[in-house]
Amino acid sequence: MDTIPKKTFFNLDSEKQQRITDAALNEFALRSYEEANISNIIKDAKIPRGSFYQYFENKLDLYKYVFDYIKEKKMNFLGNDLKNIDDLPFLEIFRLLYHQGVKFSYTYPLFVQIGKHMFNLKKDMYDELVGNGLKLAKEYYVGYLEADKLKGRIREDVDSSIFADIVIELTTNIALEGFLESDIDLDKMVSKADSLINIFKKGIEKGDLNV
Amino acid sequence: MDTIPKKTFFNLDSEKQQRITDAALNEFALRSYEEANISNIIKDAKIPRGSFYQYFENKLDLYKYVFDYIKEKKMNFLGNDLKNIDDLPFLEIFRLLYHQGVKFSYTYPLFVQIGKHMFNLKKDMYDELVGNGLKLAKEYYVGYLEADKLKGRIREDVDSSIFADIVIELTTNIALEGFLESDIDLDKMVSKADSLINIFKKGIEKGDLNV
DNA sequence: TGATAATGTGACAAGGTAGTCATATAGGAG
DNA sequence: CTCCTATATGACTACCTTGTCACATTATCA
Repeated sequence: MDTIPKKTFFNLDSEKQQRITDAALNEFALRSYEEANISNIIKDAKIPRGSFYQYFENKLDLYKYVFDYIKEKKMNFLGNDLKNIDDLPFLEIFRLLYHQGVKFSYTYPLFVQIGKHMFNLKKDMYDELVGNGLKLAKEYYVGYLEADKLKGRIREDVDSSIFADIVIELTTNIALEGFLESDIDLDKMVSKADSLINIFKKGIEKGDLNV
Repeated sequence: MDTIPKKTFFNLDSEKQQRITDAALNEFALRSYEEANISNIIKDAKIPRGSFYQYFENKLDLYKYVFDYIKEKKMNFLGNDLKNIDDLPFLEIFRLLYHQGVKFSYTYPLFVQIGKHMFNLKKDMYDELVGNGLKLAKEYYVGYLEADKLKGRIREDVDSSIFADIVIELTTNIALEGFLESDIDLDKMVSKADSLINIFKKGIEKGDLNV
């Protein structure tokens, strides 16, 4: 409850709030946190300099707000799909999440750009904002993988921690990469995900009996 | 042969060249291209401002020089191992490259930082500097994978292009991630790679006969 | 209506950066 | 030794950015 934005921001009529939010999203999509500059944002949002500092302490304050804004959008987007999961195998959960993740990126291309810049935050800030989320995701994945092992779905010699890392890496990065190309094809990305999952299932090697 | 540094730079005695190179490496490791600033570099290298502009056109010129410097170091590092490759399966080549890549990152931690910042270059610049290398790597991988398919080593339904993407993604990123943790353990990273390769070989699913 | 609090506003100070340029110095050729 | 060229140097210009602050405007409530 530190400073993230001052209450004055939320007192604004929603049109103005949105104008400012959009301007900030645009700026942080175009430039990294360090490069982003407030002058562009206030020009875009058509508010005077002084007003900006009435709504936000400084650039960090604004960035945290934007980060939370995106996080909430994503939660809403993924939330619904995570409800009716009975006892799917890990890779089917992954498929669901991946598909929804792709759709999310497709729906909010700006957020993809902002996400890309996030990798360049200074370590402290990255850890504060992103680190915990990734840690939770990994714990969730590892737990799920271990459970699947007990159910005899996954080979015992598969290292859950490493596989979880791979999965996280690919969901956070490859999905982003796909959206940097000029021709974004949703179906193609989804089918790519399916090929990927198939590789994870069976491996690439031919003619072996898995033990 | 544009501008990359002016010949005056190479006329300097090697101690001064190295001082400047080191200062630049440090700055680009600490800050992204856009954030990096020349004042820090000349202060570090203990050269006057005017001299800097006698050696380099501008920041971009310097950055390209640094990029080439790193590329050459890496080529030398990997080059030797790529010589005596007879007819190894793809994943064994990958294992070799991964192991050497890990050692390289371990040897030059500064380069890892610089590499991380590379993902935030503006698209044009990224494509110019990095894009072609990745394209070549992918072509090489895809060719190798297809050849292995013909030799009956890899299942026909594995999508070579997608698998190549995964492999590139993991080599460019996961390797970097490992080095951001405070406790760098070479053996641990190598054994992680081996687990990873094992997953790629057999997949994670239990009890199926691969066709 | 009048007073008090909240918010809007933009000029401004303080600080920092890139690249230039006039001048000083050193090096080399004849 | 002298002239000419290459290099060294740092003060300086032009520019940009952040955050502040005194003052203007609007809302709230008695």
